[in-house]
Amino acid sequence: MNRIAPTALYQEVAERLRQRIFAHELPPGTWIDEQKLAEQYGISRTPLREALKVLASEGLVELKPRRGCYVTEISAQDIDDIYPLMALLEGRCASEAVKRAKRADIDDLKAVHEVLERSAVEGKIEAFFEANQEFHRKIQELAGNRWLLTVIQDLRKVLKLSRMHSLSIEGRLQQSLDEHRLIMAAILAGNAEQAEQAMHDHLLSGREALARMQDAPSAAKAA
Amino acid sequence: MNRIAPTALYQEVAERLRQRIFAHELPPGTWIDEQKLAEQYGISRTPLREALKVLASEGLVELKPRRGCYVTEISAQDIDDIYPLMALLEGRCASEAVKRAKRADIDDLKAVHEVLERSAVEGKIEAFFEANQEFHRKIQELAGNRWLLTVIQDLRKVLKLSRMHSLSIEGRLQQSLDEHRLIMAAILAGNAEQAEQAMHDHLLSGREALARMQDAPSAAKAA
DNA sequence: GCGCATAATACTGTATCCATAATTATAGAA
DNA sequence: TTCTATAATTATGGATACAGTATTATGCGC
Repeated sequence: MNRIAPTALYQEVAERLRQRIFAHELPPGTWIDEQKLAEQYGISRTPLREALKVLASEGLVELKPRRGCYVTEISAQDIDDIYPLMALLEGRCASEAVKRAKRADIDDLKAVHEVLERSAVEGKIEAFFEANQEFHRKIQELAGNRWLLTVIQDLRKVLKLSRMHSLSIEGRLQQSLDEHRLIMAAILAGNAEQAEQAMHDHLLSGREALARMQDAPSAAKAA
Repeated sequence: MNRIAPTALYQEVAERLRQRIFAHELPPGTWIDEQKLAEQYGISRTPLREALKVLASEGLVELKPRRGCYVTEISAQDIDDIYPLMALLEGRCASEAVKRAKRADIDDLKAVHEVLERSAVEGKIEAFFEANQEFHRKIQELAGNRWLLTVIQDLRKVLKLSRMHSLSIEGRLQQSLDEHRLIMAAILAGNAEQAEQAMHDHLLSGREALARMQDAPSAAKAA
């Protein structure tokens, strides 16, 4: 293979495995066969095992001594633990973002928000999903706190273990858009406290939509 | 060696390295010589390398491709980023702890707080330090949120890279005690909001003490 | 026929070996 | 004398080989 990136092999393998786990090609609970995977990727077990160590400390897999490696099974309790935490953290991001954002930053954010609006009108769910992620990511970056960013991203990875996505619920997309409007309005108004509250509620609202979905799991789809 | 624990070798090695890093026996910036360390521990490089991967994703070391492994150098910016985040998270812990604590839990906590009081009176800094950690840990456990706990512990590890400990500042111990009294009082009163605020302020106060220490680094000591 | 014990198989964990890339030292030229 | 280029040494990254343990299957005994 033509290696361009200076990244180590174990990192590439880790990333490929992450994608497969997120895509539920390797569903939670799956035993990871080192030999088979190494063969499949055309590499030895050494870098693969190193990759698994990394994924383990990210919480994506569990390494049971002498018993192998299994994709982490996330529980309803974990979801209940993580969402309020994310609400707290992303709320803080929104607050900090308002305090630190320059004019150009807000313009950028507004542009992303408008993509969101348009995608909603045109019913482009995939585009809405993308813009949604971009919106949150931009706010997190604007907060300018490297560690806050890291923590949120780590937790987001764990959430991805669940194939539940609230946007696939009927009506949730419109609700999400409404909430985004509130966040955007608070940011435009330069009201940090209001932005924090709106973002916080937005996350919890997503959690509630998820809960409703679990009761009536009609439209449970992977992203 | 007589292996009793079912833990893998790489885990033991990771833990030993963590301790050495926290103790600043391996100061930030140090290059980690894999061969020498493996020889020193009487093991091969393989489990050592796996341990380093784990430490890297904890942020304790940095793995530069083809350039080796170095103990992470934490910046003043990192400290400034992490402390407010810890304040937010531990504040939430205090709030949740108040909401969930049973009578017996509060009694336990009170006992630890009294050790704190006594250690302060008797000037036993080490004991104070221990009780302090125990106090915070207990509150974090009472919050009953596995992921909140994980995040806090991960960030705490990174903070340990710095040898700065605010308790070693003249007067900070008494100030810390005062703040703990406020927290304890709020918990005893069952006032979650007040406990959250007190814990939050307590953490930020620690950060400020640290800042003062950096200006006049007279008593900078490892724990 | 069922349960337990023993043996065989297979996978995890560790060590050794090899190749490649980076760094340093030395030599030559300006 | 200094700077550059090349060669040698050293360390990292990856592969392969080996040992130990866990699991499973088979056989024997009850």
